[in-house]
Amino acid sequence: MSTFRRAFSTSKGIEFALERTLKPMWSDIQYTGISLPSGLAPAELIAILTAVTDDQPRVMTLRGGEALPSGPFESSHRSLQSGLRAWIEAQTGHPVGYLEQLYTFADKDRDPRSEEVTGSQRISISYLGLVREQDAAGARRPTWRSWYRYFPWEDHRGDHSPRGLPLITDRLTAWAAADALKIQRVDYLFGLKGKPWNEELVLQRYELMYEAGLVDTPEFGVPMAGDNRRILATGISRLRAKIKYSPVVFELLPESFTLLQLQRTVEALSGLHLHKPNFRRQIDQQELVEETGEMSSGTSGRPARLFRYRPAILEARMLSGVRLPLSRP
Amino acid sequence: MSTFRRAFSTSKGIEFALERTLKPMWSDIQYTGISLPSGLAPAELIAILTAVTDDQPRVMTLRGGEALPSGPFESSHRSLQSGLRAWIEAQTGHPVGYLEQLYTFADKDRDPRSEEVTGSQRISISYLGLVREQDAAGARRPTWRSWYRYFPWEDHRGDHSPRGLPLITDRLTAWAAADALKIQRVDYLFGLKGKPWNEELVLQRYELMYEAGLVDTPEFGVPMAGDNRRILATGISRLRAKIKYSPVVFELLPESFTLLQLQRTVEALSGLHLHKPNFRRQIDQQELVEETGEMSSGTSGRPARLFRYRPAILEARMLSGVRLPLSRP
DNA sequence: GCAGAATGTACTCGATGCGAGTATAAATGG
DNA sequence: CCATTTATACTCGCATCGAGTACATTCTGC
Repeated sequence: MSTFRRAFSTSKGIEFALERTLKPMWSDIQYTGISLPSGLAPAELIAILTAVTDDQPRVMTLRGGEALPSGPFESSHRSLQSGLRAWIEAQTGHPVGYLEQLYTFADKDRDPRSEEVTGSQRISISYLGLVREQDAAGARRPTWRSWYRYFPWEDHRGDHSPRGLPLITDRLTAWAAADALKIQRVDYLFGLKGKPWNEELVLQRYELMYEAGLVDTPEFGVPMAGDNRRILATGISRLRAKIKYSPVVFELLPESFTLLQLQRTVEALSGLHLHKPNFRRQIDQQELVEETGEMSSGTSGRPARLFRYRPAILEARMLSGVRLPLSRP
Repeated sequence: MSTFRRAFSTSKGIEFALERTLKPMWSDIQYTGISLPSGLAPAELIAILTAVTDDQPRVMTLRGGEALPSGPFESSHRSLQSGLRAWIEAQTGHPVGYLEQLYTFADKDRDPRSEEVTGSQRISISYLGLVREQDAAGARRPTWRSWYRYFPWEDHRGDHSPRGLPLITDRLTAWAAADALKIQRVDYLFGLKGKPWNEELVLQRYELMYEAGLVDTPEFGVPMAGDNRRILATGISRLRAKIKYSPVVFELLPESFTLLQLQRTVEALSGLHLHKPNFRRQIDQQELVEETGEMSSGTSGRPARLFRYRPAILEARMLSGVRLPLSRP
């Protein structure tokens, strides 16, 4: 298990675009490898903790679903990741299966308080962490909210277009007006004019809506404090990209599971319908799982075989990746 | 141009695995969204600046090729990326076409000096930046070294196996001894026993060699100060992954170029031979470039058409990605 | 008990992408 | 003018994957 975790703490993922304006302010930094301890800045860690329950991808929130959990980084901590892991486990009472760094930012306009308090700029380091379903359920009273509460337009599993999406695209098209480049961005990001919907572009869609001034409309998803919603979008983008080529999904599932459970989890994360036969074919081919010999029970319909994840496959997967067979309803 | 840069500061890439031991040290952090300014840590920026000259991928170094350029992050800076961009441009005298955050770390054992000086832990944020060939040549006296000076085993362009690689794999195999998991890692990472060579796994290979105690052997590549060589490996991994699905290569090329120049640049970065007809087919299909109408001159052989990059394609590429047709010599 | 719903499982077909190989054309330099 | 270097076009075949169809098994409710 520790071997698995180690091997896959190395991975790919979507990056965070946060540079809104390019206003250079450096000038006097020495061109040298020696760093002077002149710049002291408080550092903060922000966690996007995700679990999947009731076919909904969820994120741990505070303050009535308005904020992501965060805490200061203290000098006694040995490393960022190990410190954050211990902290989360102490708080939720359950282990974090997977933890990955997302992005570090230090925008002055990010949190007005930081200037008032310290007079300097806060550095924030965001992390994505995965927690198993049953662990999340037994956790110590945090509030787990569905992703789609904040990004309703990202859930394309239903037979129809997500609620509010047509209105959003109307508004965006109106905003783009005659600007060809903006029109192209809208069409591409939201799958208009015959272009395919790309589920990974969560952050880019959110930023487009931000530019168009739509993110403060409660109708278009619940806002969060500060830029927490943007950070969440980053995490979703990263995870949606990641499940395609790395077996992180299994960090969200119980020890043994049915293939449909696995599929539903992937569908919840990606916000897409998957083609069942093809999904099973892929899982088969990649030899990611093995039968436990047990059968599922308690559900209606024909009982399914139970499977467990095969960490033994380890290296081979890193090459091939876990592919997702998509399908439109 | 600015549109291009903006759109592609959002992207995927390889992540940094640096957690060597899991020794939790946090305990008393408040479970709250409010951060107290109790943890103050100096922050440092580290840049991996890359250019390609003479078919060699190069990195800007200091102190005789022993260190990567770095500087403290100061509270007057507006944002990490904009500050770093300005700083680099001031130092090299030329614009940085592309700048992307790599990883943030805060290992206590990373730089012993930081403890002595400040008594607290340094946070280091690493960046990958790309500079055009001609710009790099005219830069203000920094030392541009080939990547393969530090990672000779990563250059697989020649007809033969890279120098030293057979010896390395021998040593690794001996180190793995009878441990099945270690053997699997060695075989997979170094393409032994019929497994394919995966050029993206630069960091993983380096870390394996680190574990096996081979990185201090000068025969196996030149060492760098501290963990700078590991940071460089991270950057190479990220860039090698990135050129496959994002048009960053063009940030390393002059305004107009021949298709062979483009291919040679990609080959330099990936350390692989590419199949020329297939390479051109891919470039064609993706409509990434357009003819300038000019022809190359001054080289032996038949003159080639000159091409320029087409930023107009912008969004379409984000979907398709830039694929690389590989080939073995 | 039986109908129907819900789930599980197997197979086929066709388009596409891509690795690999081959052939030909055009310019340079001795 | 011939060897060399570079450019460019075309073909073949395998693997992958989206999409569709068919069928099997068990539960629930009447």
